[in-house]
Amino acid sequence: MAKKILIVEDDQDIVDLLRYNLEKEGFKCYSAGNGAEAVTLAMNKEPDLIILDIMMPELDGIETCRVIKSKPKLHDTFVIFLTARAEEYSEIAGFEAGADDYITKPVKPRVLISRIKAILSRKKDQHSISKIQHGDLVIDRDTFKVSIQNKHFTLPKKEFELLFLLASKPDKVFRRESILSKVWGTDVSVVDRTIDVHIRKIREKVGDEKIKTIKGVGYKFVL
Amino acid sequence: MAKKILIVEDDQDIVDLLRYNLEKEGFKCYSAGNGAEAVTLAMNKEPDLIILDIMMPELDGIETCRVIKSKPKLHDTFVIFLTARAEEYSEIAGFEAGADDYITKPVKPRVLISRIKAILSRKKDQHSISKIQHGDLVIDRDTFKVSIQNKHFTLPKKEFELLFLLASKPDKVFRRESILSKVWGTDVSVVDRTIDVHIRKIREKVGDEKIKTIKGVGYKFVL
DNA sequence: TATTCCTGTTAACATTCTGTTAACTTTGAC
DNA sequence: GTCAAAGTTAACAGAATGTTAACAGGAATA
Repeated sequence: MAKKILIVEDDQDIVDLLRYNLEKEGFKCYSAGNGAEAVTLAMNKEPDLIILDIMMPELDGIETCRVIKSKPKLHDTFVIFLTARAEEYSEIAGFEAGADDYITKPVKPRVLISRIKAILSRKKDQHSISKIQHGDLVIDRDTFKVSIQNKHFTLPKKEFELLFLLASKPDKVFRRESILSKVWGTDVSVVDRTIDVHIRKIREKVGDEKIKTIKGVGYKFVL
Repeated sequence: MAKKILIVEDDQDIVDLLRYNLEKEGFKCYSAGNGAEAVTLAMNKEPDLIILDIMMPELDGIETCRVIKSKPKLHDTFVIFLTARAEEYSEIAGFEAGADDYITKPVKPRVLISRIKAILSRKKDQHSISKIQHGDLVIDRDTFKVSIQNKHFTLPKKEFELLFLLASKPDKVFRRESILSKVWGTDVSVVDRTIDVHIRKIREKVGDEKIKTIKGVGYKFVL
């Protein structure tokens, strides 16, 4: 199915340019001229990715992004910021608001499309499934509940994401870097040891045997 | 093992800035001040990623990139272009020369590092073969499992890499130097005897017959 | 508003295991 | 038989991970 992209930009010329190029690539496009409209449309259409201009009247791009990311339904939607060259500060602020990438104006379609594809391909690995069930193990994304061997618990978010990732491919070894980028994201900087602590906490709950260490590489979930 | 990054840039200030930030992130850095030097160094060190300034005297970035991409050994090495904002044309030309991404100057370390990590994590999923299967032998990179004649085990990293290398081309004799550079990397210095010890440990597990010694040359894996 | 609870993170220390070396023995080509 | 190359073993250092505790900040609660 065609991926849906929402373009949020007050300059109609840019909207047209983007829409033309994206549709040529087979994406389904929606557009909004301001932040409020964008949020409504996003809630309605649940796009896969949102291209968000930073400079907009009223609700600006960064604020809009925060609002969007605060909706559970849209939490996993990717956001790319469109920024004019001068405003460098926005990169930092943008990432903090939850952006996944940013592109400077003037937009070069070819670059934009290459970025979009890279980002969307990332997505597939992560959030498409909402429930994992292997044997006596059940992990449910909607409720954040995990049950295993007649034990039930709700894990904190990070622990949940980590367990979900590992359990999504039982027996596959996830390297530490891969875990970091998938659970924590690429733009955050946490010490790599943080993973160990979370693994510890998960093991306390699901049992030591379920998560195996491959020294020098990473961890894997075993059934 | 630390990822290796080659910085190609004639402005020493930028080299220092990048090197400082990248090393802080745990990357191993090399630097070259011109295209020719870059190619030599790349062939030698086989970096995982090359940061390439477009504007350089003599062999410019784009040409350098073409030369690099034409070497089979370096074909899968990632390249990020460093471009001044004015020269927009270069983005297109750069992608055509085989670049994977580009970053505009002035470089913001945080952005650079985030891009680098995204790119390097892409690499693993794509370019490496993850499974070897010959007869009753199965070596699986994803799960880090080795099975042979109904025996299963998980090997420590170095042993795994070594066995994986040998088994990737059964019957081919790998010379000791070649083994060293492929499993240990070119920049480390380990005593040549180390190979033997690892071979010993692998033989203990997969059986003596599987790995044959070619005296004066190296080892080979036999089915 | 103050208090408490909880999460995510880091730091510090303990433990385990890998990778490497050294020292000695055996093998095989000449 | 000689000698370089490879086999073998044990010991060690340091890396990688386990484990615990402390702390800041946010959310929930009083």
